[in-house]
Amino acid sequence: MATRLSDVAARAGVSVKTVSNVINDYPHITARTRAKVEAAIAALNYIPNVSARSLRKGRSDFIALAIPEMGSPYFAELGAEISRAAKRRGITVLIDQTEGEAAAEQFVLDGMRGQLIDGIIFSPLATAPAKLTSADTGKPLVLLGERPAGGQFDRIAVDSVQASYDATTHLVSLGRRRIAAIGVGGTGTGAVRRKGYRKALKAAGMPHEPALELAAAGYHRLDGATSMRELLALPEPPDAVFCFNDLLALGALRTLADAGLRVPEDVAVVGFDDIEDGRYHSPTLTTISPDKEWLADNAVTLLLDRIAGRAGSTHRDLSVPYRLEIRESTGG
Amino acid sequence: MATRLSDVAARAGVSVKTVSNVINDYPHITARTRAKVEAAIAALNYIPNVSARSLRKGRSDFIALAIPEMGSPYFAELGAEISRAAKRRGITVLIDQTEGEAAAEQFVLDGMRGQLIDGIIFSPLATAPAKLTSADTGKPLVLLGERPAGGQFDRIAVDSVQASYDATTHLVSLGRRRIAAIGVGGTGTGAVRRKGYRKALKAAGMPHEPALELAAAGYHRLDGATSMRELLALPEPPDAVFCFNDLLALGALRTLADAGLRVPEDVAVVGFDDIEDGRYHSPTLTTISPDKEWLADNAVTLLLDRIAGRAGSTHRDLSVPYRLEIRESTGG
DNA sequence: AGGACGGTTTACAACGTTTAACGTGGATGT
DNA sequence: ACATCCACGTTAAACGTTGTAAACCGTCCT
Repeated sequence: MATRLSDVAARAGVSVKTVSNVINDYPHITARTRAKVEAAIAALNYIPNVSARSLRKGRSDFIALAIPEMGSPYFAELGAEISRAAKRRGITVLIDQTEGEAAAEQFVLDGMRGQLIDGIIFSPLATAPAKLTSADTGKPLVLLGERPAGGQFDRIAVDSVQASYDATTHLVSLGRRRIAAIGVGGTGTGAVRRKGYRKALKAAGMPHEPALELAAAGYHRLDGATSMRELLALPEPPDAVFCFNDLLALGALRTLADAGLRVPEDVAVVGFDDIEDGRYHSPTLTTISPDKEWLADNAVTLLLDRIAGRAGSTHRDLSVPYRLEIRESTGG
Repeated sequence: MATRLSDVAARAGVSVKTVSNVINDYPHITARTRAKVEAAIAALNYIPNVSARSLRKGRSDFIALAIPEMGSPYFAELGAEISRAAKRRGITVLIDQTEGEAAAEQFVLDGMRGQLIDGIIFSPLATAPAKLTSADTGKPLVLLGERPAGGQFDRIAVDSVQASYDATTHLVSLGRRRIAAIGVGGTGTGAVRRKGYRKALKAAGMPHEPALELAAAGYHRLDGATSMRELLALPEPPDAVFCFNDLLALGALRTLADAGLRVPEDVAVVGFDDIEDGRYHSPTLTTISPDKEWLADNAVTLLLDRIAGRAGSTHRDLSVPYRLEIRESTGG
């Protein structure tokens, strides 16, 4: 059914090896031969068999992207960018949803899809990168996100401390005095962004109040809405909220709207990620906007370099450019 | 580096084939042998090589999902559901972004990833399904969306005519008299939903006005915002809008907010898809809510049936259950 | 005791590709 | 006339797995 290399060879009147040479851009081939072969390839609609090729070469030109959930806009947008960046280089991306479960993350790493995958871009949620050993995978790995790579892997992330500092300082500069934070946690994103948040408060001579620092079960709209309700129930509710991602912020905005409070007059809100929803919400959402295209492009480049062995032995740690996008939710 | 079947066989003291038999649940194996082999597999952390297996079997347990863009919430959510449904059956999903370009769609179909893919779930945008021949792929294909399958393929979609009829009728029942539509088009979704829209108007004894039927370049927020501005510029602006998807609706809501109009008092808005954003927007968005989990599950089942040859020669056409979710944007 | 039988295991080839090692005939340059 | 390079061809051997068919082994039957 499917046409093979030998079919092409027969039609072009050359050997199998020559066809293979043409396909793999072997340098010493006459234009005439190449033309014949290419004509045969086109006529027969030949497409190389990926399985056979990767079995033989040990390379597949497939990479994996492991993210918590593709239904979440930030990861969906990131996944789209990474797919695009990879396609530009002739690479196919396989997306794995880990649902933030340690087992699923481990499965992806262990399995590596049965040698099919050349490498992986991994956004860990449950697994601490420090616990990863390169022996776990045997294949190149690029880490995304706040958790430190421990010098074992390449990593690429926004400088969350600085970005959170910027976001909080922006609220301070608006004259806000009770600035809450939603999404605080002990590890990973929740810890790093809290650090920047507290640093900014301290720089402004303001104490950080435990009551104003709320953890979130997840980083979804629902969690943001719930946390915001808790904040509004306080004796002294905040006049500003820094949410550690946009979904939390959108949830918080929802609660504020339900409560009949005005944004930004009564409460100013800042998010993090700059997902498209925030740009169209009423009010539009002030947020930290990382350059996702840059991130995607560099993540893919980093990984491919390592796959090709072009990268040295030292592991790189890249910082994603970002901007504070001031919009309506802080009076932009 | 990677452990192979022969390594496991050596350690277990059996032949390679026996190990293969254990892995593939070949029935005639003594408990003792099976135990030995399984111990060896566990000890060596053996994972089958996907390339070799699929080269030999002609099956890979990979399916492709081709969608216009995964950054779009509806497709992101759908992709997430389909991934989940496939994983439950031990199948891996490979997602292809076609960006709505005919070339990219054709590439996915033609290529089928070089025989790696067992079948494809395809949401066409540029390619008319009628133009597809099964010879194009040689592999099973399940179509998603409004465009008719021409009896050549399995297809699964919401009954868009009926759903649009319901949505429009809901607006009529609120007493609205100038009901606009955004997203109208000559083919596919834009045509089918217009049909239901017009049918509802007719049933209510209302004429359809060309000025109130707006096309949209894409189905994104930006297009919705632009179209809404056009509608507001009319001598007699509408008092209700049916947007052919939620993104258009969210864009329209943005324009209405900018114009200082109240929703639903001045203008009522209905969307289509029930993406999560709409549930948290202010106001929350009334919309047609298809059962995405049902859709995903059945799409995967349909495809796997055909791959396994379990499906008959007649092609099935499934209708996705949906509900009209009445929320704030129509005064819910 | 010899043979048939059924369940269990194994040897071997094949899937389509690339790589390696060599070979060959022609064109080119001296 | 001879070495050199080029552009291919030939053949064989992998890559890791599974299908086919045949070999093995103990048991039961006659």
